[in-house]
Amino acid sequence: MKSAVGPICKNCKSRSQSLFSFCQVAETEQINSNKSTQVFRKGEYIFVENNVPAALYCINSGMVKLSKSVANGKEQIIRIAQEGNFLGYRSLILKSRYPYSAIALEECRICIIPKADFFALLRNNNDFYQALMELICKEADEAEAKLSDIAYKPVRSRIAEALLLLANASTEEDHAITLTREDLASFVGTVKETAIRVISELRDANIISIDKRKIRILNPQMLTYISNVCD
Amino acid sequence: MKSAVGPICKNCKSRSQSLFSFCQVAETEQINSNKSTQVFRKGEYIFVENNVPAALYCINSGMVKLSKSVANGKEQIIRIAQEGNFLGYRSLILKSRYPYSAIALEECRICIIPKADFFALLRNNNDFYQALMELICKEADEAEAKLSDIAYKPVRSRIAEALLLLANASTEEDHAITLTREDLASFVGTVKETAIRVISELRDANIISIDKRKIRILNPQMLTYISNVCD
DNA sequence: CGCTACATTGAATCGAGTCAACACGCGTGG
DNA sequence: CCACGCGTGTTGACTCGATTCAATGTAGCG
Repeated sequence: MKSAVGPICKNCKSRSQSLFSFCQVAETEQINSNKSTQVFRKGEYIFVENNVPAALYCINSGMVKLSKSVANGKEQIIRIAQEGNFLGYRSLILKSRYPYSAIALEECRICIIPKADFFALLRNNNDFYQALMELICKEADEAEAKLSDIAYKPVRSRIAEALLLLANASTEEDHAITLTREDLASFVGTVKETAIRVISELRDANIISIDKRKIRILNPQMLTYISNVCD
Repeated sequence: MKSAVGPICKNCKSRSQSLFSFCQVAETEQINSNKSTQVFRKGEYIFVENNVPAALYCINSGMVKLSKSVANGKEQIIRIAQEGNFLGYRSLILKSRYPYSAIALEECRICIIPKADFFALLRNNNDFYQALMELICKEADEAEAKLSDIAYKPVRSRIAEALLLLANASTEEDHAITLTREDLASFVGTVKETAIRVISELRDANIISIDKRKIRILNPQMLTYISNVCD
């Protein structure tokens, strides 16, 4: 990772997609003056599981995986975050350690906002507070939904669901998915080999295409169907 | 379910354990004057998945399971709530439908607080707001932790973990666990038969005892150990 | 007393993980 | 410019944990 000249919050292209859209210009100036910006290369850690948080992270560009390390050197990817998303606020609020690591999936530009500024914003801007509350509620809902998915849906369905989700969130042309097979597997709670087998099946059935490792969705209806089939 | 004379919030024995501990007496009076209280018998629904919430629920006594119905008429128990716990606040905040049902596991006395009073409290009491925010953060963390547990730990470990958790939260003498095998299975994401097999093994190994269906923990250290073994 | 809900056990089956071998493509350094 | 190595992707064979199906036992309650 290395320091970089950052964007100006006020004019940041991801501001409108982030919680900062609830901030006044004066507030963004305040945030802007204290933040720093760093570039992380693919694979670099933005923060590490079990560490004590000291700042709020805001993704200016790039994709980040949030993952817990579990038994046998495996990992569980909890969520994938992108441009405009915040990272680490829950641990700041709880004054607890990070429950997962944040790792760059590609070159990422990240703004680092001192926690004092984050707390000041929470204190002074009720709209921001409220929006953050709603965001966290959604995260809780999503985690619980994913919970029952993993518990009851077969891998095939979970992969189908993940592909739809990832394609939707993709910033590539054609909504291509660029995750490695390993990351895709960790995202749905399986192993690389199993993920590959399912992907190959879907390719053979012309539901997706694979070009230079990139996955593209050809038949979203069919994927939706598969994502709901639980035998 | 039937209406009942409710407790007085101000003097409620569960107030100190609930978020209402962040309320002023005047606020509890306000809440108290508009709430109603109902008794639900074992198996009765307090609210139903996908319905639109109209109120906040506060458990005065009894255990409640929060569960999603999944494929093949199975269910996934997300959480078990008890005396002093609130239900349904996330859906109120998000103005969304309930992502799961709340079902009484035993006779429950539940106070029903109009959503207007809940929102008023949120608006006027920052300590309450903050405490609720922290609670929701914890729920999100727990859901994510459970997620990776289900994805990577074998059933045996998950049952061991659940038994420790449930015994700890138990209000029975001796911290006995009274859940049915089926509910225990749904809680850890497996089926009744598998849960029974694991429980029988643990009994044979003298790690737990079973008396009239009630489970008691004999060797918590061993259970803790088992809960962390992932082969 | 008998019904009904819950608990238990066995046998068969299957989805998914593990292990192992191999293919592909990209970048570096000789 | 090519060879080598490493990260990633792919495929097959085997194994095993867990689900399913089926039968039977047990306890509580009207």
